[in-house]
Amino acid sequence: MAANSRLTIATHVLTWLALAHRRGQEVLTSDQVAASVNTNSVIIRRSLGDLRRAGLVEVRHGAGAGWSLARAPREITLLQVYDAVGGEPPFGLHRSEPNLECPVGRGIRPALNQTYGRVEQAIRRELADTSIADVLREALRN
Amino acid sequence: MAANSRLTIATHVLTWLALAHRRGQEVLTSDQVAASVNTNSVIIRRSLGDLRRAGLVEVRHGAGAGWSLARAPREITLLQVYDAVGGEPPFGLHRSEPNLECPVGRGIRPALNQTYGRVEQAIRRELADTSIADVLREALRN
DNA sequence: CCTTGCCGTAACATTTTGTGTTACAGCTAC
DNA sequence: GTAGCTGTAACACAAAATGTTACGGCAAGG
Repeated sequence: MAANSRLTIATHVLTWLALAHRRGQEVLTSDQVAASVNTNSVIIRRSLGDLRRAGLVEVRHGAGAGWSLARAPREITLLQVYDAVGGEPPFGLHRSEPNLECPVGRGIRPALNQTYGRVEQAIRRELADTSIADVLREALRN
Repeated sequence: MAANSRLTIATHVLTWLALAHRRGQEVLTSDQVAASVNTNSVIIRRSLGDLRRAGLVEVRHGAGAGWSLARAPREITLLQVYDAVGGEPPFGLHRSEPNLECPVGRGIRPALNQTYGRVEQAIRRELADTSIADVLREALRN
């Protein structure tokens, strides 16, 4: 399944909420969002749950329930979304512990953590540079 | 299994080859390498196969066979290793095509590809900045 | 030239993770 | 109270990474 698509799904959800709001739709149900993403509404509710816990969306219960953005699209960066959905780092260390008798086996993990940490920071910098407003604008150009 | 560990394994292999060479070991068999990584030798041969196709290591067949680096450790960057093992991008797009009736569903993928492309470039810049010699030095500090 | 030790790779088992689906209790506006 | 949607558990399914076994192929050295 290649890389995971949670960041993509969550961003899609937020972007759709942003456009709907601009069109006068106060709230959207998970079914309405699912129709745009083309998947099951439980998947969407799971994603929206992550986003709610991160304070990026709000939910209204009971009759006439639904979801809306908790802040302006330009105030939501993809980095916040990335953190909200619990993105995993791109590279994993050894699945099973390397041989600690070997000098390389002993020192490789801290060495790689250093480089992988720099990579992670670079990713975060780029994600922080794009907002939902940016994505919406770019999406509508197509 | 979280993220995949191919880059980690391949880097470990190269680092171990670099240290062995410095210690006077001309070549290492896949079994010897596997002992340091603590995994099956077939896994190592698969990784070494990738590295050989990328021109980073050389193999000697027949009796007394084994592997050695094809160039100096400082001339091998983690970016080359990343490309050799065919790293996948960190974020995937939608698994199933979004609803093209929706403006967001229609435009979201090119919009995200733009951002994801910038992320990929940032990753590559960082990886290009670390060599096997760097990893070896750092590993031996521990 | 043939034996020996290792490579190269196919085939399959296992594990892990992501995703999709069904079901149902809980909440709130009306 | 009732209708409509959320929140989440439980399970099914698919895909990918990793581990394992097996065996043909190659080349150095006798």
